[in-house]
Amino acid sequence: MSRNKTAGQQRQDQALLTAAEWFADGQRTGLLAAMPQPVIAVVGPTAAGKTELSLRLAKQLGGEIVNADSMQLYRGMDIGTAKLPASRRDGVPHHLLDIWDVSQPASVSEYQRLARAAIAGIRSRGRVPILVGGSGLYVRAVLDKLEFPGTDPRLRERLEAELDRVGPAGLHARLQERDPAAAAAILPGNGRRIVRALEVIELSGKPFSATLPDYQYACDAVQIGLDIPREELDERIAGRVSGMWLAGFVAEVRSLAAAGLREGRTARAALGYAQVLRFLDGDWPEQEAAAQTVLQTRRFARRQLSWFRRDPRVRWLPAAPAATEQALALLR
RNA sequence: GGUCAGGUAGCUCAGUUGGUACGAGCGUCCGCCUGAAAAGCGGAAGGUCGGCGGUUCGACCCCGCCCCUGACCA
Repeated sequence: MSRNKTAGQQRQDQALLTAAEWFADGQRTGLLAAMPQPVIAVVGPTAAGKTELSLRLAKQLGGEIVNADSMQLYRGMDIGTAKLPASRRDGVPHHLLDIWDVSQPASVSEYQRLARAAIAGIRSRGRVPILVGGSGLYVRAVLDKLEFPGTDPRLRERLEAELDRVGPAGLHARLQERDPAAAAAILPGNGRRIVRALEVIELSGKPFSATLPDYQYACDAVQIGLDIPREELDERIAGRVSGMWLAGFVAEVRSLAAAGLREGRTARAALGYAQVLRFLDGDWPEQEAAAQTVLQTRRFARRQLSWFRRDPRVRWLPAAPAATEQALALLR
């Protein structure tokens, strides 16, 4: 989508120059002034321009990028996740891309550990960690005081089998007995959360905290949210999806399918991938898969917005050409 | 020009043998989210039932005319 420089991008380049001059001044009065070791996070809905902005910030601030996009962690999921190709990273180090196999389930907890380690490494090199991604829970797992209670595959499997048998309402009734507070916080139709709650309760013998804790950073951090008008966002999503198809997305999914994509309970459900699998399985014509991808991505973007909007710490900037300049102004 | 079918929420369609539209799915908007989070779950707002006139205590449902769409016939 960014093959040629649009007028907007040229304006953005201009803005960058201005910011660079200002930086040369050595003045630091912005958010970073009081932070010895900040993490800068770039969040927002998909297709808002996070990648572009983060790359520019990294170059300006001497940063390295830590991925906070749950699907870009998967090796081989490139086109469908709009992963920045190595050739376009401009020498900026990127961390936590391509670390999981598509057949393996994702884990926020594991991600948390890896991401925090990556950030520690970046700091030790005297560089600025820039966390970028639209996976809200992943971002919070890194920045916030969040601890994930343990898990047990066998127990989980048992509970899931039970869910199939009894249905969510049945399991919810049991949760109601074991942990009324959790039951009150989890809707009776949400089988997945009910299973998780029961798992934690059985494992820890303690009640499950079914509500997210208050927003409390575990480290110095600034979150920059990219705001973009709904209509424009929808257009960008549609554009991105048709670009994906042109770039050979179907072939990517096909080869991942051969590599075990269908066995990965997380990766196979990723936007676009799930839809193309249905096309490959003969459920849908190709066109339907593409249309559904646009639709579902739109819905996803709304969910992301509602997640990030809720966090009062996010500094929202319009996803306009001048976003970089504004972000720099805010930070320094 | 004629025949038939149809015009009900933004879209696709249910429905009422005449008595306040139980509407549904999708979309839209809003919210929730602690080891699958691009996943999972919930709530809300939308309709002068094509127009005009008639019959009736009362019509979206009956009658007439008109407009629009589709199929077919000439």
